[in-house]
Amino acid sequence: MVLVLRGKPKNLASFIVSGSFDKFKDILATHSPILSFRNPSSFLQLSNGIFTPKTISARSHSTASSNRQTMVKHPRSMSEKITNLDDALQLFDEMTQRQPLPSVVKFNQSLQAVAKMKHYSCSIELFKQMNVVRVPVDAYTINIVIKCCCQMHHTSEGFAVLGYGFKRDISPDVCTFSALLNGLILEDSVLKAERLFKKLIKEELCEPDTIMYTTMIKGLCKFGNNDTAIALLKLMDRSGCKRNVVTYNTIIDSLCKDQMVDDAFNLFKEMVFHKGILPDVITYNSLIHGLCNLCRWDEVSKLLKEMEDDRISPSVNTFNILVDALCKEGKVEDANCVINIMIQRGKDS
DNA sequence: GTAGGGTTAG
Repeated sequence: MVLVLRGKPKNLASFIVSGSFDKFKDILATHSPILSFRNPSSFLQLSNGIFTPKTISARSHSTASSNRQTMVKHPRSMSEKITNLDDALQLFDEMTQRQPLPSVVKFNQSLQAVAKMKHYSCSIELFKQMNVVRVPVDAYTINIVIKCCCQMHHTSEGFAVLGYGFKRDISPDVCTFSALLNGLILEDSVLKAERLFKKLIKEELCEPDTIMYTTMIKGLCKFGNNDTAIALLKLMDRSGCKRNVVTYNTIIDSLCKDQMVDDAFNLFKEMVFHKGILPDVITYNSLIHGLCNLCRWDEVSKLLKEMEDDRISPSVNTFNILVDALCKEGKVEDANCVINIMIQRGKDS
């Protein structure tokens, strides 16, 4: 991977104003084929069309909420968690009817609450409703909606939302691009993700951070490209970007799956002894799984002991890995012992 | 006063 080290990030809004918006055109043209940049006005019309809301209101999403007689108690602050979809929708409906309208932050929190419940299409509907009542959306809104599109494997629509943002002078940032990269990876378009990532760095369109690097590493590992993933890990260092346990776990797991357990252990040691990053149960599970696949039982026992010393409790995944591996080896009695330990631990906790 | 990644088992 040929990558240019990061430089001073530029203000993306200034690109648009100064005509450097051209730089983004090909990003959109590549990833959002429904838009045409030969005719900018067609782009604007299309982006309007895409985000024209359906006639349904937030309230009509749920008969349960419309039948409800009692009003939802208003959270005094949005920090009070909304964990129920009906409540979230009803609150949103009520917000749209207030005069003056609540701040965009309140609306964003509403969208986010719905997205967190994984009701992505519903969250997108609320965004359309925000447009109807003319809430001035911001970068947070855009990023939530892009994430929703991407999680639904509709990444090209995510890019269309990016275009919608440009139209309103809302600049994309590292969160926007991370969500889009993740969308491409979810759809197995890792090459597209790689191209976009390189472009972002080369043209200094945003400064990658831990999340963005980890996302790219995940994509590379997904397609067995461990070498490039490790190269990216090194680039993180050179760029002054901190790695975390998730970054390491992603590569360690990939190496273990490819039976490169010794390489995985080298990374493990680097993580713990050079970077001072503590492993977690996921790190151990990946390593144990890798060792089990190679029937390196002594080392499995050693790792389990190490976990105990580190006060990291085995998870149900740990037990599943062990039971599965022992059964495959015909060690049914041992598997039974492991199950009994698991049951006993369940009783103790 | 909000947003992006979240890795592991069967």
